[in-house]
Amino acid sequence: MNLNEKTARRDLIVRAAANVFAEKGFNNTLMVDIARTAGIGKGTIYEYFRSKDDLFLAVFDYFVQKLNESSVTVTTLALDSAADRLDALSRSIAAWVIRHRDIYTLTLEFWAASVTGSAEMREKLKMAFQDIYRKFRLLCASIINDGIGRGEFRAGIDSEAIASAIVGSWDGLCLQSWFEDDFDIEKTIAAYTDTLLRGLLTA
Amino acid sequence: MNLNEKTARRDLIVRAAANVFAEKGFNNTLMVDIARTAGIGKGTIYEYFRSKDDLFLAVFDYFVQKLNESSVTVTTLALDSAADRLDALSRSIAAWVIRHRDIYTLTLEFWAASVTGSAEMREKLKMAFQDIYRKFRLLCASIINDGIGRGEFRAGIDSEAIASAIVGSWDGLCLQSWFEDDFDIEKTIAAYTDTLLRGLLTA
DNA sequence: ATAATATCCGACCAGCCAGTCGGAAAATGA
DNA sequence: TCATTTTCCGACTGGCTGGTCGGATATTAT
Repeated sequence: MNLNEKTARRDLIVRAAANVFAEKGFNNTLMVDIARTAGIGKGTIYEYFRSKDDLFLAVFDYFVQKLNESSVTVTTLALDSAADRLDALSRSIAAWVIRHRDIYTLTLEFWAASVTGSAEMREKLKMAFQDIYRKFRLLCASIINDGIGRGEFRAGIDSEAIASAIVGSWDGLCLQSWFEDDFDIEKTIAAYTDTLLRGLLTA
Repeated sequence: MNLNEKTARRDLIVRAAANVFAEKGFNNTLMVDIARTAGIGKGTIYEYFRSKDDLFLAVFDYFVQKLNESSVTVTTLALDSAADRLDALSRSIAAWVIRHRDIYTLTLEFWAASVTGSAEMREKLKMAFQDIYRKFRLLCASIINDGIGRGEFRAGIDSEAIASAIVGSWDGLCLQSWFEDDFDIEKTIAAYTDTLLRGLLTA
């Protein structure tokens, strides 16, 4: 079995695990469930992963990788006005969330595990989430700062605070959409971004 | 043992359970941990609660009750301008979150359980969260609509979308503060509310 | 073709823990 | 004081499941 086959099999297990974890949660998932979903024997999983924790963290890495891949398209997007870029970013996030709606329930598991997982798990998840949030805040803040520099947005805006709130609203709206079946994330984010931008623009 | 004593003992157990669940999470919490924290025997818990699930739901009810008690102070607060009321509401939420920082990690457990708990648990938590979010959105939306009615805010604002985003940002900022140690929620919400209000006000 | 190696597998085991239960202890009543 | 009822408790158990291991199967090498 060459390296490609090995990697492919590993990926197969990770994807199967992602589905089962998303559906049942970490603690209610049996290793044998994952094996069955992947169409392999339970023992085989342990050829690729040390433990259930280890596999869960691999699923997390897979999730982070997906997230990073998608956001690239936006950061490289060069629109002229800061307002347009902020708007494009928001829309892109909304679209991503909707495209990955099923995987999204995993996030709840990751959040919970960052509080109540094993020491190693907490450590790793907490660091990773810090990175993710910092990165998105930085992205928003730099667009806002750029807007201020161009005289497009008011001076004296606390760009970091606004960036935090924007990123926070993404999480918060996803949560609400989880609880409310007919919740239109895209429409909501669009309307919200429009109003927030008015507050940012120079009068 | 009269009714008061009975209720007091039940509360003792619920509070102990809340602490242990918050620290260790539902699945890593042992009934004997809760008993020890409450200073009673494990068997005694089962005199007051049918099961671990049952106790967890009681903790959730306790949490919801605390939340409802606190928000009353704001809704009865009668300020003249809609902007001031929205600002006061945001500050009040920020203050509540900070005062209950320790209990807040419980929310992550409740969210997770609403996805991966037992059928009965999912049902109950999902309904309850729907109610909570609806209530807060309604509160925000009514203030915004009032502002529009008075000519204080621009006409044509999608008040429900803005309300969703405001409520969402509360959750999202709490999450970020969990991951980032030196995160100033109050300052962030204040700066954010200020900017958002500028976007709402008539030009 | 046959040996040697790599991969796969699932029956099994050991540890864990929610919930039980029978008796101790405390409260109540007579 | 003693009987009766209520409350408390923690040792025990039954079911569950992560991880192991030895043999089965597939692949590669000679």
